Amino acid sequence: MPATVKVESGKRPRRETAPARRVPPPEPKLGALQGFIGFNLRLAQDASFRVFARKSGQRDIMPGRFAALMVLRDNPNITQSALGRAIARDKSSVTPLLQDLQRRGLVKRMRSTTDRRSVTLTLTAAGARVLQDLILHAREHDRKLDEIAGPSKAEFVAILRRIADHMV
Amino acid sequence: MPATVKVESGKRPRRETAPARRVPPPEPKLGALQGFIGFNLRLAQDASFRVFARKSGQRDIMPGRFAALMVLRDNPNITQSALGRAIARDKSSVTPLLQDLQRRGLVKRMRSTTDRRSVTLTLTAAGARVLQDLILHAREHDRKLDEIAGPSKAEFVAILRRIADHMV
DNA sequence: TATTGTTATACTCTATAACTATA
DNA sequence: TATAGTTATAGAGTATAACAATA
Repeated sequence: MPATVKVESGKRPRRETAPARRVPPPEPKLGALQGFIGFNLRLAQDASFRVFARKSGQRDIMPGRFAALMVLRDNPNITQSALGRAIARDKSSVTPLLQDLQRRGLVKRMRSTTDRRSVTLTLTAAGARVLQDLILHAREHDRKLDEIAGPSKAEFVAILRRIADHMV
Repeated sequence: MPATVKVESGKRPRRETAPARRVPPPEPKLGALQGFIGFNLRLAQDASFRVFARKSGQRDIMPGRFAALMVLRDNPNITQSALGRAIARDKSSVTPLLQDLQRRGLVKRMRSTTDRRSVTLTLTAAGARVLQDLILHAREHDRKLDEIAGPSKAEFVAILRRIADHMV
């Protein structure tokens, strides 16, 4: 095997341009990826999630918890299964979520009197207070999103909903 | 403490309606949650992701891998760090991702000759073929999304991009 | 000193399957 | 038989921090 051939070896011609101070390689092109709705959806959701989590981080409540609390507020005495359907999560994912919220004292769980298999969920007073605070935070968060969406917001949200409803 | 009082006890009036066959409780209302862009973003992304993964599941390439392959195709000889920036992931997340793609024989990694810290990434022929197949799948997937978005697609995507760019 | 990539590690979120207790 | 909830378990995806090699 021949040693690596040095192409264009020998004295180099003097550079015509500046000393070529280590040009940082151009950032990658996203190319065709940019045209895919799916890809953009991922980036946007990711960005939104990070910001929400970072800002509400002190309260240590992630978007998923927030959504659950909201559903509980608007649907007192809902069961775990129904909650799972509302937030699109399996019941086995709902259990630890609620255990966490209960441990924090935000949710009360009681056996349903009419169907003893079911658990009846309600916000505690503390839960309502925390949620109130989170709503302020979420509004602030969404205000920024609203700004970005501009006058097309309604249509934008409508499309998101259609995607959520019709894709699966 | 008095025993539970049975309100309306005694003989019940005959039902006027049908035997009230265990009415399934009404599905929960999403309430104010429906107004939040963030929440809808999450549901939409989730739905889109699931469908993409399910359909491309045979190929066992998730959206994240697909995005990485696309970036590699459009940016031959990119480094791992640059890839990470493109897909918005930390370098420590990029390493195992690429190890996986390499193990599958889809990507070739070589030490850069000009900066021996860096790794230079290229798609293999097999990688290009798999990607080609995935692109067809992604197009099909996105075709459905396009349909849902309708004529507002351009504006919809523009908003998603602005969210991804301006939220963080 | 700063950056590239790797590793060790840990955490979150999620689901499937098997189980129980009811219905 | 079917459903509500729990548990055991596993897997994907991610990040932080510390590190070695190199710039």
